[in-house]
Amino acid sequence: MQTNIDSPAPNRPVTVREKLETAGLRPTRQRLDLGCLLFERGDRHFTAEMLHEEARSLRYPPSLATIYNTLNQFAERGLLREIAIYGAKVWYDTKIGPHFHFYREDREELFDIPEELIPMLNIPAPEGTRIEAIDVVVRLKSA
Amino acid sequence: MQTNIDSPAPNRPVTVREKLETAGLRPTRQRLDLGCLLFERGDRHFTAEMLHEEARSLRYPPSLATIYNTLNQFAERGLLREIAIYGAKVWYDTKIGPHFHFYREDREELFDIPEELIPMLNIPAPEGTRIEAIDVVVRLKSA
DNA sequence: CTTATTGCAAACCGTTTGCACGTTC
DNA sequence: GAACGTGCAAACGGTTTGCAATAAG
Repeated sequence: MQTNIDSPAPNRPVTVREKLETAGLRPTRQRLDLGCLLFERGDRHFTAEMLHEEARSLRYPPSLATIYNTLNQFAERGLLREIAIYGAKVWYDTKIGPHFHFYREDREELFDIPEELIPMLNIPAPEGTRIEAIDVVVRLKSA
Repeated sequence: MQTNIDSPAPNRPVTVREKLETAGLRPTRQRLDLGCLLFERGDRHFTAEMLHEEARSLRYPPSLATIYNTLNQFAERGLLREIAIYGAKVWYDTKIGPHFHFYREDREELFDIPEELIPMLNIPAPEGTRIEAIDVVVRLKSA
């Protein structure tokens, strides 16, 4: 049984369906399925390909093109955050607030840097600009 | 006249030829030419394509493949720093010490964040790892 | 029924590579 | 002349897109 059937929602902020609605995206099967994979299991870091792989377990796995399209739409509407990593592949993060990342190059793993470790960056934007985002990636190698 | 003929070097640390030597790279015409473009005019931020474009003004413009190969070699040997930017293209910076960057998305411009603005990040590496590099890109939009 | 979404395959774009030729040591 | 570097064109890998078929409102 698939889990994209909305529960009566006790106090939890949003069901996947509601998230889509709020974002102005039609609740199609593919988007509900992917949304369930992404948002119902805490913070996740992944690439399009990883999600595609994972989606193979679904009854109707969306095509890779749809995965890409969906991820782009989710990111555009603020449901996901994109992370540019050294060496092409784009990563996505279900945690959308401002925070920084570790990237283990040897294992190709991306994970959050705990808030406590982050001295707040307070960089003023140059004249005529505003800060869109701050991307911080601390690249790690095995010691 | 091309400028890759080494001057008697008064007190300046290194000529392009010396840089190549130190890095263990043979001083071929292409590497000398590109090195002159890159290192004889202060700090520079650029992509492979920009350099290729600029190299068209040389008497013997290296091919795009050679530009890529050369940039990779320079980066490997620490003569250049690579910078991963949102949206594929790799940038290079002739300033190799640790420092952070602004990226103006509307103009596709990359430039340094002045040292004074940077509260030193002091993030401890997780067990079993060491920090290879810290990539900070503050993305800007026009205000 | 109108408009949005999907899947497929082909296109795309930045980058890398295989290989024959030229250059450096 | 042995090892390395270069240029070209073809391959590559991740991502996007055109289009005909399908599903949502």
